[in-house]
Amino acid sequence: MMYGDIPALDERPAVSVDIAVFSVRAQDLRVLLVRRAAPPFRGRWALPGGFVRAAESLDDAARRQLQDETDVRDVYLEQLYTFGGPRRDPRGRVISVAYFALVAGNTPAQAAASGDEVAWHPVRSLPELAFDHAEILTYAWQRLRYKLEYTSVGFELLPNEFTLSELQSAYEIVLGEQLDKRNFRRRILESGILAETNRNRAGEGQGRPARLYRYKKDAPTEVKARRLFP
Amino acid sequence: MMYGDIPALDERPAVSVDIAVFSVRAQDLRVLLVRRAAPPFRGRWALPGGFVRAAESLDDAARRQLQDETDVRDVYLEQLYTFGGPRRDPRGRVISVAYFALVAGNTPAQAAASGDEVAWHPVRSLPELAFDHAEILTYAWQRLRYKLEYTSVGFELLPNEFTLSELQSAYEIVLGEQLDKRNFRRRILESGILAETNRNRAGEGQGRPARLYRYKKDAPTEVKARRLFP
DNA sequence: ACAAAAGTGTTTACTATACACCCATGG
DNA sequence: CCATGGGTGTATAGTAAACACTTTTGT
Repeated sequence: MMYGDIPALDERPAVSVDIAVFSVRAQDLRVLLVRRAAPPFRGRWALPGGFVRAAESLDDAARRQLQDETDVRDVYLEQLYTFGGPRRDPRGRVISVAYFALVAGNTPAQAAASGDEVAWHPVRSLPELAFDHAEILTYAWQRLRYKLEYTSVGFELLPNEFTLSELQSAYEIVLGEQLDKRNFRRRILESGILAETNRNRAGEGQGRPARLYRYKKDAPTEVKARRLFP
Repeated sequence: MMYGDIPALDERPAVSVDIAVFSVRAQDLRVLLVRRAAPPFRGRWALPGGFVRAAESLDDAARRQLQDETDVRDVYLEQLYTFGGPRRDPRGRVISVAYFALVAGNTPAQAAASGDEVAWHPVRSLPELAFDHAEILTYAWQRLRYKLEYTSVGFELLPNEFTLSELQSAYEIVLGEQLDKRNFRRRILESGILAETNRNRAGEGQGRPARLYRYKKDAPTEVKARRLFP
């Protein structure tokens, strides 16, 4: 940033954050939405989010908005992309820094401060969304599939302790594809990012109880990628 | 973005774009910098950039700033990350949307509108930079290495027509690593993203003239990544 | 004819994939 | 004892990596 002085107040855009929070629940990949109580787009579903305050960082703003609006906290949060088209908000110029977040499937969400309606919607069948949030969500979902394949963020979709079958199921739901049980287990275990606990979980119904594992936090979050190109 | 009305003018941050333009020249990976003529950080080198205007998109702002300040145009441009720490600019709250750009090694850069000093600096030996631009550049450089390995953006570092040796050399310079000539050529050609011309280029010195190739624009820019994880 | 860079295949090691049965528990 | 989900190994195919010599041109 080089020239000209800092712009006059009336030439400055407003800056917001919007967060796409994903979670696997009820055998489905879902995203957290809030129904707008105020115009514009009153009554439509939207991503949780809001304006950035003068003294807070963008990450802090995202966490604060998420907690205030949906009572969701302790999420895995990652900046996604900044949407800045000049006409994306009818109230005026609003630049939105979009975030991408993952929470475990057992995380509850509820209307917080505002008392507004909050719900987990299946990403494969969404209502019409406010603003350009459909575009943001498409981008976020693509990023999720992508990151699942070359990093270990997938663990953020599960509680602290989980069985390998639960992990495999989460992967299958997000990727929309069946995986081979033996290959899946071998690769996950060989990667060395899981620690075996000495406890088992008895399943809901019948069957042999499954060993519980946890994710090693100190493990590298990004698998060393072999070169794909050239 | 859900609650509260759009913020009052005096609570809005300024929004800028900053661009890290890379290019391979003189057997070195270089980045385009501008020496600041005005405070803050007068005299220090900085990434080209500036404030976003009321009616332009972020991408448009980046292209405009690049052209105005350095007379560089027709670049490959991609949004990188948004830096929004509350104290990153001593003049007040400035949120910067950083961009990452690539140009061919023969692209000249010169002071444009402002008449300010502009130069290509080797990324492996940089002066102290203004603001948090060192951090932005570190991030951009990492992204460049990364994208070079799983997409075909590398061609943006070369002129329209190039020899396979020039291409290989660009890759080696960015990745900082020698590549095997036969494997390199085989993989690039098998990927089908190059079109052979029927012309050759006689080298500077001696040696057999090399066949010229061009990049097929309609080719997929992203190589289908095999799954890395799990 | 020689220096300098371009161009070209094959062998070997590794990694990914496909695939079927026994085990532990609860009812 | 049977139904349910948990857990395990091997053979084959495909991909990546290592490696050295011949060809074309300018001087």
